[in-house]
Amino acid sequence: MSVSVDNFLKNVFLLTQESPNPVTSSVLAERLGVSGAAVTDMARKLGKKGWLDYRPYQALVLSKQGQKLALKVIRKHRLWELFLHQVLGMDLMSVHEEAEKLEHHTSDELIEHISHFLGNPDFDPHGDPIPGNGGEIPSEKGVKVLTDVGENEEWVVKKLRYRNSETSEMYDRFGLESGMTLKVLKIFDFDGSLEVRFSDGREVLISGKLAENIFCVKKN
Amino acid sequence: MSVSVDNFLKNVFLLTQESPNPVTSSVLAERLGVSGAAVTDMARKLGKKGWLDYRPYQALVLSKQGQKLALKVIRKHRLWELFLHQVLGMDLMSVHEEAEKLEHHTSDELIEHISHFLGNPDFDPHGDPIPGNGGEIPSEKGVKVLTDVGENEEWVVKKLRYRNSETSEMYDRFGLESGMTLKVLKIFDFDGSLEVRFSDGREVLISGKLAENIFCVKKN
DNA sequence: AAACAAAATTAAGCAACCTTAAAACAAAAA
DNA sequence: TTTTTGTTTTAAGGTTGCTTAATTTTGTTT
Repeated sequence: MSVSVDNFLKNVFLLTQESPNPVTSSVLAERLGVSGAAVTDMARKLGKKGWLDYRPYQALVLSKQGQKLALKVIRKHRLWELFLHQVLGMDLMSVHEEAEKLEHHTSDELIEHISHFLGNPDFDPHGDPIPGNGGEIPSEKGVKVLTDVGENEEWVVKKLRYRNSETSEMYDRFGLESGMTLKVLKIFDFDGSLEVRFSDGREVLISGKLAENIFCVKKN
Repeated sequence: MSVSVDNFLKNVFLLTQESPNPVTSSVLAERLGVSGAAVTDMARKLGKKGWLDYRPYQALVLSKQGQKLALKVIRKHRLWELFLHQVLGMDLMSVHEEAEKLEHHTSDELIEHISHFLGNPDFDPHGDPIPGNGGEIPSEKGVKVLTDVGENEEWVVKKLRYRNSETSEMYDRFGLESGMTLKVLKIFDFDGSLEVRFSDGREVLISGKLAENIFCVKKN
């Protein structure tokens, strides 16, 4: 599987997920930054491989096998992102383009080492679900990073990411734990910090950096 | 710089280092697993780029610039090897082929994060020197991993690698520290462990795995 | 149903990197 | 010095993944 094939399958999968519209040649070409002709070529090729149900002039639909391959690439991408950010302390911005390259050159063995090192996490630093080794997608119904929720909405903490001993200590201090309800009162653009009210009435200020590690689902 | 270019420069550099013989087309072709014609093609191309002093029928010699590029690739390779082995606990065998791929897809920024995470190490898990950010090669005159020294030779400990709290504890117990003299009395092939005598007369058994982290230079 | 616009496919071609086979060359042997 | 031997280069061609331009198909409009 070459880089191009990887990217083709991955992006057909993501487009399928992201919108209900059919994945057409032109949409995919736009996304991949290549010509329509290149997409047609590749689609025919992958059709022959059995990874895609290719019929001229029809929308692009991955086969079961194609989906599996796409999920493997996505798994690698998201684990790398999490790893680069959480372990090596790389900027969330840089992390994406770096993962974009590494995902294609990472053996299954290596990615399992990384997953294990991270404690087999379910979500990447953007809150996107990391497909499992067998292709299972962790449920993420309405999961958002705390930094992305709007003011004055009620959210339930879904997942706290433990980056190091200090994060756990901070969660402890705040009495923050999975399952509790909170409301973001104000977001300070200046430093990204958030004023939050817990259901027991306590109001605290959480740094943007810490908030990046708090995942929530909408209340009810 | 493509993968092929990377590999070309890297291997010219390594061959130059590894033996006093000139780096010929055929030797490099053999090493890269490509035809002689492919080497000539590439050599002419890199000559034009100024990375190689290319003259038909002459040995291949890197320019200053070419050396710098080669050293960057080698730095990436060796840091990845160390990282995969030391941090992710991957097998020394797997580590090489994995690094062989990653080295070409790692930004300068990422590799500095990795280097920093590892404490800017000087040697990879095979005991090979890791070129610095600016291309400086750590002196390795006669440095060997303890697992590679012969029986009944006297060696001075050059570097102890601290993989985790347990390794330091073990070094402590043995009273092992940089600068001390030791002699390997026997190597047990069965489990790779080594019977070692220190200069103060104590004799201890060191596991092969621990010994991989002990670097020595020949006494005198 | 005919015409048209938009989208997809085919056709031809390019660049990178490789191949094999033929030709050119260098160095050593006769 | 000429010949031989082995290496290096040149020549011609293949594959992959792309390009642009021309052509075909689809679906919609009239």
